[in-house]
Amino acid sequence: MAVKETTGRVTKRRVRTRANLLDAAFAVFAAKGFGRVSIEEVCEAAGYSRGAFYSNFDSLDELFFALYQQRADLIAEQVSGALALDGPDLDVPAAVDRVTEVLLLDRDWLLVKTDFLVHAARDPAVAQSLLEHRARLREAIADRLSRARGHTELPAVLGDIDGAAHAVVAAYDGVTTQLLLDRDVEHARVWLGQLLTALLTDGSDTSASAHNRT
Amino acid sequence: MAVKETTGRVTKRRVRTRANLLDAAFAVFAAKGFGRVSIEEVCEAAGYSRGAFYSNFDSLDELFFALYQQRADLIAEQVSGALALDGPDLDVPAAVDRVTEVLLLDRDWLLVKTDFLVHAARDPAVAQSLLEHRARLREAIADRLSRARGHTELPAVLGDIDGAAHAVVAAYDGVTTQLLLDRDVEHARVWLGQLLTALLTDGSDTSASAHNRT
DNA sequence: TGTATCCGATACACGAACGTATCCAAAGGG
DNA sequence: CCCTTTGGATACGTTCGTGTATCGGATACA
Repeated sequence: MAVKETTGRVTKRRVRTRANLLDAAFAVFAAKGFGRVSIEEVCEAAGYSRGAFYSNFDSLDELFFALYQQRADLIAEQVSGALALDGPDLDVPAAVDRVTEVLLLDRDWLLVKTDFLVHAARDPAVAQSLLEHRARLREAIADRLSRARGHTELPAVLGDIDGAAHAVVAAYDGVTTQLLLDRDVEHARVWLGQLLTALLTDGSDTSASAHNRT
Repeated sequence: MAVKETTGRVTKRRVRTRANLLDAAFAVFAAKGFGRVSIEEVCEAAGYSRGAFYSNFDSLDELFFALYQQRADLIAEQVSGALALDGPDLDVPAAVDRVTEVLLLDRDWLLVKTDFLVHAARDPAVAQSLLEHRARLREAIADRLSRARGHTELPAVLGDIDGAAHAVVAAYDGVTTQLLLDRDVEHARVWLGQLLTALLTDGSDTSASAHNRT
């Protein structure tokens, strides 16, 4: 087993190497894709032998899962932070800017994230955990949106606030896909801004995203 | 070389086995993911030996590329067909229904398509060809949208018609992502309808998608 | 500081997949 | 119908990654 189940002494060395392995794995996965990476490659990148790996994980899948959770939690935290930054009233375009900053910044993360999506799509258990992560994100968004009432009225087509949050995530996913291909971060950011304002406003508020252009 | 460059005699047997290999590869890729599939598995699934493979392709990558192009062209054709079905005037929700029917129907295709996306994201040459395919799709959509003027006014936030086509593709990608995880085709279809009408109408035309709600 | 425990390195045996070289059968042209 | 050409099968040798078993140095705790 990879981790002592009885939790008998968690050595400092252990957490260090585990973290190193995870960091190295992130780099290698981003560069070559999960499907094309061997255990040995990860170990070599981290500067360990395969013995270290098997002492910390049972399989590449397990490592990948741990890696995703680590990073996803980090991202979720950052997004929540970015959303909570301003006061109780929501400035939609400002919040959008800050969030896109966090979400579209790191191409490596987008690559790994998409790898994980493809992985989860074929494994219901993994998919479950990904769905939960996405649900957490949506909650944070819905939470924020609910405090924006009065400023901008949501279009009725999307249904309730939760529907709007769903739409935000979908827009994000859609822009991500294009970004993975054309690698144009600036364009993606601007465009995601446009999409979100198009979705979150009723169309009369065209000035909302003005400063997003170019 | 996999295919005779001088095009000296294209045997019937050749095209047959090539097609069989492609079909088998599609099934295997969908089931296990491109990264986890070996040449031998494809051959076994197709009922051939590895010799047949190397006689037709140079590498798994080449086969994957050929496979994607084959299927993508087929899909593009179907979408164009679905869009051209009604008269010169566009009935947005009806067209949306028909297109989603084509686009969201086959989970296997979504899996392979996403695998290919992940693959292309790391190979600029492959990415180029995927971008071109997407551009072709967008053109077909923009073409259709341009004939709908007068019926529904597009929201200004998206910019021109091409921007709207971009948005449609993004929405499709976004919904696809969620669908890969929750496997709820019905919900995806309905929701894609909502998203598209939210994007393509200015928000006052809430009845447009009424028949889309379960 | 001694010592029991833990962690990671090394060595090994094994299997899987690869790519090639060679051979036989099937197809197509005359 | 024969004979050339082509396509696919078989049988190698080789490389690469895996998982395990064992060993020695590091680490924590008294």
